[in-house]
Amino acid sequence: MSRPQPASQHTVRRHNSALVLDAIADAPGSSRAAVAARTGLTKATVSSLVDRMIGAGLVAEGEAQARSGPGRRGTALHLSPTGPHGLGVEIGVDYLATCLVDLTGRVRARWVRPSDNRASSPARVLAKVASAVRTAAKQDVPIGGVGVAVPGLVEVAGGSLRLAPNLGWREVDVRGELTRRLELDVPVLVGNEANLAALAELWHGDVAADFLHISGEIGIGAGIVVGGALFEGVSGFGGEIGHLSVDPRGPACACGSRGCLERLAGQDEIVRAAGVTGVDELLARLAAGDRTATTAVRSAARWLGVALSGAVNLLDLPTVVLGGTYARLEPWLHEPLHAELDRRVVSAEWSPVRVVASSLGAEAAVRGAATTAVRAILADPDPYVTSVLA
Amino acid sequence: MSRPQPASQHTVRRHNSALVLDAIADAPGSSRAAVAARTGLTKATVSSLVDRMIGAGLVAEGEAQARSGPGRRGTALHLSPTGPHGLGVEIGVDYLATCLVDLTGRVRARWVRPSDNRASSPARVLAKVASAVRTAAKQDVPIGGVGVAVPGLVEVAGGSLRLAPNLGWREVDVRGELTRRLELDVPVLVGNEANLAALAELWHGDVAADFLHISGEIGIGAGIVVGGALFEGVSGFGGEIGHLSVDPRGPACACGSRGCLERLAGQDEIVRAAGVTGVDELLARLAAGDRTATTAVRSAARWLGVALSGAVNLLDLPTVVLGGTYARLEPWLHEPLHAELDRRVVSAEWSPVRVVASSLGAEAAVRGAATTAVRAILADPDPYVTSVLA
DNA sequence: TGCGATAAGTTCAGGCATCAAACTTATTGG
DNA sequence: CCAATAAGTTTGATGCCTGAACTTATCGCA
Repeated sequence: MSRPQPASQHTVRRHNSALVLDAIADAPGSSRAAVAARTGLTKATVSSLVDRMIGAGLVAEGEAQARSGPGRRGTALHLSPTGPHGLGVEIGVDYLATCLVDLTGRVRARWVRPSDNRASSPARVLAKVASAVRTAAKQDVPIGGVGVAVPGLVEVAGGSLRLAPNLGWREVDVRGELTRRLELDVPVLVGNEANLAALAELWHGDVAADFLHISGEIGIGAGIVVGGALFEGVSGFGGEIGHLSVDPRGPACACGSRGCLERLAGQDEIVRAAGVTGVDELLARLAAGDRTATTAVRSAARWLGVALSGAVNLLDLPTVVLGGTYARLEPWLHEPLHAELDRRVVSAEWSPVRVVASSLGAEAAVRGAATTAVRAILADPDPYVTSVLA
Repeated sequence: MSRPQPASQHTVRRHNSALVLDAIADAPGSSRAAVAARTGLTKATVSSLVDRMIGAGLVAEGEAQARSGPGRRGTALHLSPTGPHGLGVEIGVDYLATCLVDLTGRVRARWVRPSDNRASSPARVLAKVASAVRTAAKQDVPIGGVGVAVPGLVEVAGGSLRLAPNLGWREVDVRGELTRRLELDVPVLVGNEANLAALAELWHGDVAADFLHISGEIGIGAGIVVGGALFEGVSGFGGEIGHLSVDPRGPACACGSRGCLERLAGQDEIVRAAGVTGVDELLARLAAGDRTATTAVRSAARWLGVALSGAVNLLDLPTVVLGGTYARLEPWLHEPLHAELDRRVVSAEWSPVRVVASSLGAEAAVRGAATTAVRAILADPDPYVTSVLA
């Protein structure tokens, strides 16, 4: 934990720059006067800050606004579509994905490629990642930051990957390595794949500010959002739910414990129990009404329900979002999962837990990573502005 | 959620005042120069801020410091013992308690009185509370704020009590009512009793920045501290653990669900199962090795273990603090509770959960309430300073 | 006793970001 | 064409921090 920093006039401008930018992002097309009214700053201050940000290419002026009554028309302000873009990369267990988003969070390009990252050394994978980033950065848009999603425990402040069981990685300085390998001089942010998917859901999905996002791929990850902010937990360990023991007398798990959620409701287990070779085949069988497949998914749903009810009870979360593979399986998970939650969640009687499938699908994590990179600029634009104008 | 406020020079001073005060609180006896070095502010700034705070009575100068080498000796600074005090009140189910602390958090006076608050209307109880506060405030020290601990769900920002099942209260505007009834012109802060006890443990106990504090009185409450800050959760509902369902097929609870922790491990249930009339008798029987009493406590410990392992798994908390009645029962709870945690907590294998009894005992909540009041001044001294100097 | 070195604390000019208010510019409606 | 209205700019004042010079206090050594 670092000591708090002293504040000076510069800090004030920093704070207010973020405030102004946030107002513009929230209500695109506002005039300077509207932003002033919204933020509580004076028109003079807003003008000065906006001019700086236009100079740095974060904000652009649009057409003069229409107006019904008398008076001069305001000039519309919005986040510049040619401003810095965020580049997201996801290091999956068996693929690499990238995603390019503009300041408003809109996806401008994406790219996915299979890659067995379990079989390669971290150094080799990171070289591939660097090359993927360079390829994606070849678009003629400026890159303002890179976000990296990894399936493991991340020490967020340092950008170092502590442990990724499903990759077989341990203590890899992802930020340091990538910063070194990229010739781009931009910040590299590293985050847990489940947390970034949850943030994508918060920013681009249709759920409110409090929810638990659970995604099943090779592993099971949960991202908890409370009050519109990611709950990082102790040492960035926000809601590692995969190895929650849901059946203390259940089968042994690779982690050493027994009856872990991942062991009972993970994608691998569902596929195995259904007797299929992959998720696509599983979905085909389910659609065809195959009994074995249905049973396998319903069993997973019940274990998921046990784990989720604990989290929901403890945190009083109103909503659960199913992401990743679970989003695709949602129609078959729905009923047993809901039954379990209704039975176990205390507050279910007067306000049932809402369970929704993510609308973002498999791209949630990369998109979250990319958006995190631009959000970092929006949340504290002044260093960026200063660096561009200097 | 309120929009963020614009910043101005005043905000800077506010921030830095808190920074300086924090440095003095953290290292009492520091000189202005030491504070400057520690905070990163210049000596000039520190001098100016310190002088203001001395003027307002928050900081006092001590003796000149001893020094080994050459050079002028610094004047020791510390929080003023005659500065504003925090007054805590706890509205228990069957008692009222008050506690007066100075700026450093040291207890200067306390007072407890039985009072069956279940049987009285909120208005009558709040009148008693107001009179207790007035009595406690009769000491000749200035009161800087009042903290109120209540056994129920509190909407912290508004200071309103949403629901207190064990008091039979619902939607009581505690802050508004008390502010009106007290002639003191100081802020009144209202908080959940379990959360305030957890904060007391954080500030005055001997545990680090991450833990779960669980206290058993009439109800069971948990306060979760992550990264040295209280985790408030959704709508101030931080870790309401009492009605976590630990045995879905267990006995019906007053709340409508079944097998709630409170129903299986609450003080009332332990006392009933042990066949005694109260906790004091229970302790006597336990000390005498009474079999029924021991069995009752061990059973409660196991259910507690189930509930706590869920929370600990999800939040990756390293420590559990037993407060309230559980602190007194700790010797008998210890073994079965630990067994359950070791069995259910995933990370227990490489870092076992530490379970400790609170050293603060029954006074934790009042003390937390009182300290919250002074902490509010220390965390943002400028409004107080300005009001005193004006 | 006196002097140089060292460190604490104060004073003061300078800089910077905000604010309030006056001012300029653009637009509508009569 | 002008009054009314609103957007956006200019200007001077204010407040707070900074850096550097300055004053004060103390030690060690001759």
